[in-house]
Amino acid sequence: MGETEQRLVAAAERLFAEHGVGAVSLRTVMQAAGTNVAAIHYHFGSKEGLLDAVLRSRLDQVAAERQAALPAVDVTVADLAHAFVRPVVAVLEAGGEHWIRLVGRLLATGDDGLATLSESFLRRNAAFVALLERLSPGVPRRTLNFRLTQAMHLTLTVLGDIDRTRRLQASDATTEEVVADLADVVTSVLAGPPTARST
Amino acid sequence: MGETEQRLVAAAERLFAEHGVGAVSLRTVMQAAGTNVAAIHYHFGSKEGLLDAVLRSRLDQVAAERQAALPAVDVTVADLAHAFVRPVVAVLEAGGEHWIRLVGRLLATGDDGLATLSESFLRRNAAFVALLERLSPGVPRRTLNFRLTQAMHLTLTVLGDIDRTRRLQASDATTEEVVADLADVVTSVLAGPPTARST
DNA sequence: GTCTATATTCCGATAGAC
DNA sequence: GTCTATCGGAATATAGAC
Repeated sequence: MGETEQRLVAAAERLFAEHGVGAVSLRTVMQAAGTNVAAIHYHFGSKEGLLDAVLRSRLDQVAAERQAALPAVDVTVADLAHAFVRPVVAVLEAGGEHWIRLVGRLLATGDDGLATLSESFLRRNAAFVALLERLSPGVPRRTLNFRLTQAMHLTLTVLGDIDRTRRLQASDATTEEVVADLADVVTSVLAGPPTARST
Repeated sequence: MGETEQRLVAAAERLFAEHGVGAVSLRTVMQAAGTNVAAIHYHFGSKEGLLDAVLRSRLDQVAAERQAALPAVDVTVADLAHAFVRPVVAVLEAGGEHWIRLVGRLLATGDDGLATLSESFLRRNAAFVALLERLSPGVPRRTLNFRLTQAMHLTLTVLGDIDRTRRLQASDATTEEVVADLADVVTSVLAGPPTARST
């Protein structure tokens, strides 16, 4: 990938994440990348092609992280929750906050490029559901899918904009503290309510 | 409020919720409402004015429901979770699904009209945090704020598009079943992870 | 108060020089 | 591969008749 393409993808990643895909014009992207409109069409064909390139740019990274985290999972729900959150944190630490925010945004709004996303994400969910199922005897598959979906949504939303999370918390928590809170909440969601556990 | 204004607000509520504020043009709204572009500018001044009118249209209803639900809360976390979810369900049953979806969308993306929203929502949060604090000795205020914020976000996202939730669940669950799953997850989030509870 | 018509700006996409 | 210039269309917003 040429240097111009990289600059365009980086600028689009940030702008799409901050303002939404529909609200960002190609002219804004090209200005931020220091090129012109024609370059975008030459390299990516269209606005949707640019979005696909942005999404694809870190999918491999996420897949590798998830693959590395999954085999270590064995016993408790907390372990499963950490294996679920940790790869996303790794992407965050690799400078992927804008990408996470964008993916979370697309997932929340159900707008565009969802076919590209589900291609790599939902396959991982199957593995997680299988592990979660062994830890949750008697809980319907429907409920487990629900819990995992909400956990994923939560993780992307929180890690995609940590400053916003801090603002909503009304705190000056460190990133590690926010991640700890997030891991706790994901653990809670995956484990189910306390009444069901004490039965 | 005249009949034309009501039709415009209803059409905008549905379209903004389904496609996002930025992706819906005033022309689309006026066509759905059976009027013309000028009427929107006459009644609401601008696109943002229309959005404000849409948000304000059900805020009173939500406030009344929350007010009615709060005093009944006393003991368990599950009770608190139900008091948290029930008013939103009431709005849903009153035909407010599109409104819920729109608010959840704005909250998730952090786009526009957040000042209008926080004005009525965040004040309620304070009352809930106070109740939650008594139920959670030793848990930092920051973590409680985090849990409540995520619970609210979850509730709006799920109830704002139940069909989408069903699709993500890969199930044909009834609305009551989805609400039950949601109440369980909210209870889990507010209660915190099981490890902290067994300490 | 509601309409038609229009002013103005900006969008995505393309053509063609270099 | 990267630029300038421009096309066709759609957006918000306004003007003015009724």
